[in-house]
Amino acid sequence: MSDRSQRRRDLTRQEIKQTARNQLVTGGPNAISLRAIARDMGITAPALYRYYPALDSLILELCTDLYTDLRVACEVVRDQVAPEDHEGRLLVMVREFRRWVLSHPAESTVIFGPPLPGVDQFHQQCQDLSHAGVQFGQIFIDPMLALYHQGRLPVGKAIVDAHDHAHGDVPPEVYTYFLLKWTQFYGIIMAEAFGHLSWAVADAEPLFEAEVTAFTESLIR
Amino acid sequence: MSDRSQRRRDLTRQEIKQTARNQLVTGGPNAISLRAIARDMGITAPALYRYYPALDSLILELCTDLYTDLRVACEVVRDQVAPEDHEGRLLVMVREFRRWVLSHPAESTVIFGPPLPGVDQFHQQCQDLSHAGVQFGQIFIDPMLALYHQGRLPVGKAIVDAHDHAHGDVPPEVYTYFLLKWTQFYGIIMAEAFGHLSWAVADAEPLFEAEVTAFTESLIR
DNA sequence: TCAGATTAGTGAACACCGTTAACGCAAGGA
DNA sequence: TCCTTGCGTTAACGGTGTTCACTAATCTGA
Repeated sequence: MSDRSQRRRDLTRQEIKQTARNQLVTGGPNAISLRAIARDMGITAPALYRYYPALDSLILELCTDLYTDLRVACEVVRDQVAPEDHEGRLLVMVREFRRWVLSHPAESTVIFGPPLPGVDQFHQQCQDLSHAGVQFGQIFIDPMLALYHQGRLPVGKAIVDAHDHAHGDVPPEVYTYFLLKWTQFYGIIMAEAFGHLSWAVADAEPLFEAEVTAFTESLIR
Repeated sequence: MSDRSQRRRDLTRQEIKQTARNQLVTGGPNAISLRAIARDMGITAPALYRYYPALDSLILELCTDLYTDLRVACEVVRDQVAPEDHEGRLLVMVREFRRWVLSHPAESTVIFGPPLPGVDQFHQQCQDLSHAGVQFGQIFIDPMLALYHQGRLPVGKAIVDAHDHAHGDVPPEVYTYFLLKWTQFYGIIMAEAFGHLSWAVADAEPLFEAEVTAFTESLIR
């Protein structure tokens, strides 16, 4: 295959994913359909099989894009804070995390919700740092690690070990602390995004800010 | 309609829901299909429309059943602990919560995951105590309230108010504390159940127990 | 007991869906 | 120039939710 046609091929794959994402945004995860994608692109459905072997693999690749988008969004706000202000960098990233999720409910459903068919494989391929999901976690681990080296992280006992996994060079007590905080923020953000707080409060932002405050106040100064 | 045929009708509705749940368990949320339900029941698909106006409303009613099942499971283990041991009652319920979710992944996806079509309405009908989701929350609020009256709950500022919602008689600072703890446990349990910790740890139970320990140690004794 | 109304269930049909197969066409390289 | 490769087509299979017209059974009330 020539270089020219290869580039054209990649461009079409990009367009397919973009069309799929538009349908994801407008109609939710169930609205992603090969036939609708083909319709929007002005071609027929079987033509898409020249680019993806099945719908699942399309969604799988879409997952990577979404994770990357979210990570880049967090990195953008992070880089507006002084590099030595690790606490401040963490805060703006966590807030951007919530903001992105709430403003991208459909995309969040795909990457943070229960494993859809095809997405379940996604989470099982996270054994190296190149994985988009792991990279997203990494941008939160980095400042935590810096705070740890400054003696500001109130780490507890090392309960889980990261040596066998992607983040091999992170001290186990830091990794444990990270995962605990991670699941807490995951919980309050996803509970709100998935509508599981609507019966309790009209606006979940004060709750989220309380969680953020609890984190900052737990830091050793 | 006579009493006899009404009972027969309810029985059929029950059978429909049970068949749907079997398919949910074996094939995941996407495997619930009217035609498959009808096939399993030995009837044709349009016959189901005599009992439910659409598939969505079937799933909606299934949600209530699942929430009730989970609540009953928690109440069972709760009632094996002395009534005055509110801390112990909370602990066994939280552990049972996780156990139930991990052993019922498909059902948990439906009631704790992102709103499926038809389920989104479910969470918007939670304005009274009779709602199954609210009742599930209530069994956790009760012992927390008891601990509060004993002066053992390390409540912070009252950030959210429950007066306008279902749990009207709960002090706002208790309600705030409950929601914060609730989202934390929701986070660590659902992150594990949805596979979002598989890249980090092989077994998430130590993390969960660390969260539980952090809760008990935060209680005033 | 018997006519009428209500109910459960059926089969056909419509409009979708993912996916496969066989085929045509146009461009690229030898 | 030939011919291989890749892109796109149409047709088809089996699946889905849902609606409609119709039948058969059952229940109701006089």
